[in-house]
Amino acid sequence: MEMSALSENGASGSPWERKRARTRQTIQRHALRLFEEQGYHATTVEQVAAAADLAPSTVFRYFPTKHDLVVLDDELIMIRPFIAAFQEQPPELGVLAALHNAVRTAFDDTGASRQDHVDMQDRARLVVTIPEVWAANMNSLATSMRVMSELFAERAGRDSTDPEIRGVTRMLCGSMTMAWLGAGSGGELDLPAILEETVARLRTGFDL
Amino acid sequence: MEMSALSENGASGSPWERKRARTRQTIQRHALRLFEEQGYHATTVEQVAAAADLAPSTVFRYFPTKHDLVVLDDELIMIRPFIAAFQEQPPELGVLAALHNAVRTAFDDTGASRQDHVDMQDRARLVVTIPEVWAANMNSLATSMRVMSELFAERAGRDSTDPEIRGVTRMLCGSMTMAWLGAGSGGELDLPAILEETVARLRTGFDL
DNA sequence: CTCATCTTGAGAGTTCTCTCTCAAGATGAG
DNA sequence: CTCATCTTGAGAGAGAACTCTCAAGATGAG
Repeated sequence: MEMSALSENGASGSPWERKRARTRQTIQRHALRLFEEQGYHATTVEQVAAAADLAPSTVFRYFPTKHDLVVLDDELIMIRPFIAAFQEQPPELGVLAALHNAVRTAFDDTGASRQDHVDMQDRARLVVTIPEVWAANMNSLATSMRVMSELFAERAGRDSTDPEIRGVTRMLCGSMTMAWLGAGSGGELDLPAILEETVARLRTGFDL
Repeated sequence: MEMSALSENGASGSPWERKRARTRQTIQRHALRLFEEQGYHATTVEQVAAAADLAPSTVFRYFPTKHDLVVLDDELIMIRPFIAAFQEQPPELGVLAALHNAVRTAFDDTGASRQDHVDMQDRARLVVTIPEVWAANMNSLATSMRVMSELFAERAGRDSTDPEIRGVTRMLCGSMTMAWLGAGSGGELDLPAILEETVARLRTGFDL
């Protein structure tokens, strides 16, 4: 029954696991495509099932709610590489200096799987075009902010409730969120570039 | 049939209109209370109707969808006073200086109706605790950002697509949005204070 | 090939949102 | 008081999300 306790992670497990993973992915891809084409509400789970050539009940087996078809599995997946890069910065660097470096490095690594990253980007992009889905990711956003506050606080040797710490976090996450939101309504989305500019502005401010 | 074309606005119209307005408000109040107490999904329209001592069909007559029970009627209602204050600033002031003044004045006026303002605040506060509702206000947020970009661009004599203009707008709106979001998960919400601090930081940046 | 295991399909059923209609009730105008 | 106008209740019903179950099908292990 437990022949493959060794290979637990996604890439390859028992044959059943892999089949499940593949099916799950297929369903989700079709769902996202349909949501994009027709809108979230206008798309029924039945349609998704039909597109994936499955029965509706099967879709519900994989995704308990329609909602889950589009929520990111891992709350912190968006910022995890960035967190790592930030923590690797030499401790003598200030928060904003470390931030600056982290941003540069976090977007250079080829990452674990490029395809996953692209998929994630696609989904992230879609998130913003579907209000219902965006809402679902608000929790994720709040979590990210908490994590980042603590990261900054630690480096600055302050409490994570420090007004200044909270301020930077708010403006940083806020700026990125608004950029992301803006990408939904037309514009193209160069998150790394905006991130870099935001960090720069956090240090110097504007002169307008 | 049209005896009172003179008094068109909300305060007092034909007796029927006033009754309608009152009923509408009653329903909405009960709905928001229940949503807050039990959560949005856990609350059925039937419960709302019962609380307001009305038939479900009547509730649907006033609010075509459950959703509408909580969406803000006016997209720009949150920032309208601020917009006015900003535009009234002398033209020789820079964007950030005008912003600074506008913020101070916009929150001093007693406003048209204090009660309305409080109601609005309550609803705004509730918005953030109900993801489904938050989503509904994303459009409003995008609109606000567009309006503000144009406001800033005009004063700066630049295009509203200018990177710097976009940058300030993002960081300003983003900061406020994150503050609002944060208020949902525990903290108290002193939006004016945070707004003032944000504007200050937009000029000076942080030194961390 | 055969068996044990896991996945799938089909369909009945529940709940909730939302629509529609019509008779009954409430209310202001004369 | 009476009438015209508007609001409400009750209920029937559609559509979709979601649950559950069991038989049938697919697949890897021996």
